[in-house]
Amino acid sequence: MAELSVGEVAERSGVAVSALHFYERKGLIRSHRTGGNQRRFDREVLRRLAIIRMGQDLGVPLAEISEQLEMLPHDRAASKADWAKLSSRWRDRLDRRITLMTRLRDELTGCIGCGCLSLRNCPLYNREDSLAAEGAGPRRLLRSGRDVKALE
Amino acid sequence: MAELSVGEVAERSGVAVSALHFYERKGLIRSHRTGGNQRRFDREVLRRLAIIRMGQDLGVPLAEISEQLEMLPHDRAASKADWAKLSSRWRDRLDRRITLMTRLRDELTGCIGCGCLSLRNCPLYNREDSLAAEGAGPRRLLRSGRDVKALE
DNA sequence: TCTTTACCTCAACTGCGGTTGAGGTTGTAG
DNA sequence: CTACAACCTCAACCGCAGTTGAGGTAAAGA
Repeated sequence: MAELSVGEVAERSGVAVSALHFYERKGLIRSHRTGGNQRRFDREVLRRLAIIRMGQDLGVPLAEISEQLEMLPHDRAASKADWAKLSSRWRDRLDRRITLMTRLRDELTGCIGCGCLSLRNCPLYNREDSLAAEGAGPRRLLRSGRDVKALE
Repeated sequence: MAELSVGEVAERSGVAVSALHFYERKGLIRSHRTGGNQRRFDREVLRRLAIIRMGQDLGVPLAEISEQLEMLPHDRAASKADWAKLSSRWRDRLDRRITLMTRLRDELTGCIGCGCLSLRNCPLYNREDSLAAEGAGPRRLLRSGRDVKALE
């Protein structure tokens, strides 16, 4: 039972079979086939799926998750160090996002006290009103995907 | 200049004119018209747009953001207290999300040390492998939108 | 052996969150 | 008064992340 069928992967990962097909077409996961043309997955696919889910939870588009996964070796099985590198990249991303969200929450907390958004000096209000003036740079602080990337 | 044209709102909020039309069709914002059928927005719309953006950053679908906004009074202008109530709902949501993300980050940090995901006792690995067994409840910890709602 | 369940491909469809473009009107600056 | 920018509606289209269904094949249990 070293190899998993598509149904088994679906069950263990909680990802629908149709989504697994889809991910395979997009190159996010890989399988080989039995004599009867059925997919067989290496157990490693479960780790990849965990990474994919995590990325999606962070609002990262599949294309970009795919890029991250591309950095894993194709020739040999991913080593401990490979996964560690990938993990630390994700952790950094999470860290940045947590920082941004925490800042937003604190501003919002302040605003609850101040009658939120109604005052000229409310940080949220000011942000909103001056967004367009910030020019071509990354305008939306928490924007997911590309814009988070833009902050890197 | 108490009233803003659609272009002015777009510029001040950073939201495209087409998106403003779209939001109006969806009932997220409201305007009245000039004699020549052009939209005029109350400045309050900028606050609503700030809320909408915040929700989107949290991965909340527009339909649900709309529900939140529905709770603001239609008859009179929203009061300080109304905005405060809305703000504190959003802050709670942010809080929950920050908590979940922090937990995930900490697990991930642990995994970097342990050769991430490759060990049976890795929390991420275990979560992944037992997800399907959790039954019909909320399976994905950080899932946005509905599933976050399901955790409430 | 038979039958049922799981699997296969491919194309079409879904829902979300908008954007684009055509064809026409309004409003403001020179 | 004229030109030009900004506005209007409506329908069609986009990218993303899948799901659904038709029509057929494979494998496991009774």
